[in-house]
Amino acid sequence: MDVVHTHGAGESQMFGQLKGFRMTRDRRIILEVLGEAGTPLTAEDTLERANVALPGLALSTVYRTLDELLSRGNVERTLLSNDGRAFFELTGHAHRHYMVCLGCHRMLPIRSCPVDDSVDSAAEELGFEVTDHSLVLYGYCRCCRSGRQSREESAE
Amino acid sequence: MDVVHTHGAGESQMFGQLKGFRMTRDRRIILEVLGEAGTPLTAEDTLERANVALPGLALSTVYRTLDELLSRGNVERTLLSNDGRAFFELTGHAHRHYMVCLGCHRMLPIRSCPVDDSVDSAAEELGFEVTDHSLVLYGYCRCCRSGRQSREESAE
DNA sequence: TCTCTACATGCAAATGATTTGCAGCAACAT
DNA sequence: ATGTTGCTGCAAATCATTTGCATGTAGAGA
Repeated sequence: MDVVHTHGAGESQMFGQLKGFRMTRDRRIILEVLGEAGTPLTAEDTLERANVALPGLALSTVYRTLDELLSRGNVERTLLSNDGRAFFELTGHAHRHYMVCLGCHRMLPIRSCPVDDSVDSAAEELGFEVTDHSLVLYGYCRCCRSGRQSREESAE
Repeated sequence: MDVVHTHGAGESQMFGQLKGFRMTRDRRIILEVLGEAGTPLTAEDTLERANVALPGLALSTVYRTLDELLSRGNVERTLLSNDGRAFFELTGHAHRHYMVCLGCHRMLPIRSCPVDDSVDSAAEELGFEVTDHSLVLYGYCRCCRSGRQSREESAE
């Protein structure tokens, strides 16, 4: 048999494609946390939020779960040029592109993707087969533009 | 007095804007290495190449120099989603955009920038002031497409 | 429901990249 | 030349992430 068995119906529908993935309580909470976050989270962020419901959860478990989900394609990982940590979010949500505020470090999703086929086919002409791409805009959000330092400390 | 003094004329012209930056032999070599590399280098790469001329050079010096140059805007740092290390290159050279091969991990520069004003002004409408952006295409280069694994080990 | 086995977890130690403290050294203004 | 200030090497410290290992538990089957 190929299908995952879970108690609850909710997650098994949502993550029914996760064959061989044991839906433990830890993982359910981690998925919940990712699903409820409106923004990509670091492993540490994820732990903090999961700890509300799961005080004992270990950071290594969060990493292992995120890695697992990553390799299954259920989450995406993003690295920013000004931050050594990795950010994770559910692939379903995938805005994929962000505006990253250099003041408050918030990641604001961009819905539309300005990088389309033209780029891919230009690369293709150079013999390069594009499978994926990432675009990040750096700058300052509205909050940080007006009263630029008031937020810099509050959200760092 | 504000201007850097160096013995040689070459570097002082190129990096004359580097006030307070001491043009030591180590740094001259590091800059040379970055200038001659046709591709962004990691700190370790840089050390290896610099070691040819400077056997005793320490990795920490490379990092310190790169950080210094970074904060002065003379080099740019890029992080890739599949590699924990940072890549550096002279800003002057800045192609800024790359195609990164998932097979051989080579970074191929893209000359043109498909992300232009339209994106910035779209962001601007959302109250976001764009100061910079990064675009990376992931995929497979010509070499790796034909005989995909022959290169995977050779260049890893 | 109960048991068994594979897989998940916590903890602590190992990595890998990058940073830092410190004492000695060298570049550059004078 | 010569002192001051800023570089440098070395080793130890961080930071994010990974891994080994002993134990716990989800979920397949009895």
